[in-house]
Amino acid sequence: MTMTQAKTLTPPRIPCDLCPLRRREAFRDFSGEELQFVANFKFGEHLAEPGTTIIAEGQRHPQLYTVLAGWGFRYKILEDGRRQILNYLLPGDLAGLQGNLMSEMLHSVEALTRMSLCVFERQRLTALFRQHPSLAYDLTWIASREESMLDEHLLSIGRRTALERAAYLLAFLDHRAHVTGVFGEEGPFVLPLTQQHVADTLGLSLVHTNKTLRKLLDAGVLRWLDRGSEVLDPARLREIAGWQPTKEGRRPFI
Amino acid sequence: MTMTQAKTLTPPRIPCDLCPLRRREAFRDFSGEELQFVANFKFGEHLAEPGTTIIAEGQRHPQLYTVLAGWGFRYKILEDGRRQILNYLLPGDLAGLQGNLMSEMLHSVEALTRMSLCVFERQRLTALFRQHPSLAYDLTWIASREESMLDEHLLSIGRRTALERAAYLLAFLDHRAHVTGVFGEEGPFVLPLTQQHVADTLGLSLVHTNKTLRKLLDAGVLRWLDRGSEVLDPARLREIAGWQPTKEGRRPFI
DNA sequence: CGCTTGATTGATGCAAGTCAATTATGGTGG
DNA sequence: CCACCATAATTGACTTGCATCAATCAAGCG
Repeated sequence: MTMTQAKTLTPPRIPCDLCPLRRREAFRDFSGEELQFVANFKFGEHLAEPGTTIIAEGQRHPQLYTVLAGWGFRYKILEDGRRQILNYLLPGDLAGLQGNLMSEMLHSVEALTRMSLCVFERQRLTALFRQHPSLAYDLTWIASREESMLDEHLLSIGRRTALERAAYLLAFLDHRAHVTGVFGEEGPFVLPLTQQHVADTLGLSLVHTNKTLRKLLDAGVLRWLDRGSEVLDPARLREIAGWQPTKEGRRPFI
Repeated sequence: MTMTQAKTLTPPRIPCDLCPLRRREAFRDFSGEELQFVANFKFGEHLAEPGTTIIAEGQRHPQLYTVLAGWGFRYKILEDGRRQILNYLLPGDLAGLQGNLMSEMLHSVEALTRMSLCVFERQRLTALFRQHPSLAYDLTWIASREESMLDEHLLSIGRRTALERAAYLLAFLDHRAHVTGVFGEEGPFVLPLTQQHVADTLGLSLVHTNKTLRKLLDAGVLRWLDRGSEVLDPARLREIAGWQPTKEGRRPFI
């Protein structure tokens, strides 16, 4: 359990009007005014190496992040080290909001792959609410979307069998990656997880996770690579999971 | 699994300036301006009998609720009927936000006890964001608080043992009830759940839930009544759960 | 080339599910 | 008033899903 904290805050290099997210199908664009505000809101950029901690539970954390590229995850741990992964972070996702509204962070965030993040300052958050109701609305929308993902995870962990859970997780991540356009621009069609991550997401032991994934591999719906997996048959996977993605239009980001 | 939909929308009877929540220690008060807006925002009141559905998954639902009195819960079900309770609703809590931001509700809400709710109209939500940044901020804060509760539930279901989970749930609910002042004004110090509710929250079977609760009963930390329980030793319960409430100051509500 | 990380597999034990029956309680209609 | 039912809680017997323990194997790397 390494807790490397890479300090790689750099001034903004990518100006917001050239933000790579804006061009993607998945996201709605800003109005001119909004863009101007966000550009001003932006404080810097942060590069995180795989395995490094971006936000640590228990800390005061006066920054807000938007993922520009790469994969990360949020998690909590019990005192004896048992870890539960809560959700994954993909480009366009927000991190650290909870810690900006409450006094301290109640979960940690770690990079799964090399990530780049857009950094905002807490102070300016009230200005956002005062001056740009539309962005405030987006922020609430984003928080609400996170909530519905957590609802689905809870249903999954609480009530699905191990096989269904595994199928659900991979179908879910594969869908999110496709929708946000991660696969096209950033690399191969691979979910960059180890089986330990899968286990800690599903609430299963590593060994049993391995045996469960094997069933999916043997069924030919999945391929496992060194530290990641590739979904071969999304339809079958969703069928096993008993889960269908809810289609959404272009979504906001900050 | 009854799906009675009680239609008991009545015009506002309790004016907002006499709102019982405002007087409670747990909640922060409104400014004069805010109060005026909220009073205007309020559309009516809704009375829900125990066991009735307030919001159904899959529906478009253009209303927003704040719980004034009573207990409720949010849940999702799989096609074959397996049910997962996601969280509980107490006075001051918001319901239906997700369905107002997204196109349809992704979970259901049911009354646990007799409830009274304040009803708001979706249309006015944008006005709230435009005219009252402070209330918009509160809305985001509330959404974020729900998110951290779900994080804790996920950790619990995913990584705690059955006994720890049960202890956590009861400690959590007992704490929330105390903090929001439910016990003082609205009845005895009893959590109004059946063991089926506990089971569906913890992701356990009814039988195993019963046997797990028995251990807590035998240890004397808990008392079980006909359809509810009373926490006798909160400190011991938290110790078993390995959980401590995070203390928060007065919190907002809408 | 030895070390570390991640994946894999078999053996064994326990936690939790399922099946089934019983009790207690309150409500209801004859 | 009471037989009858429905709901909630309870308990024992049996089965199974998942955890734990313990090796092994493959690949990348200093």
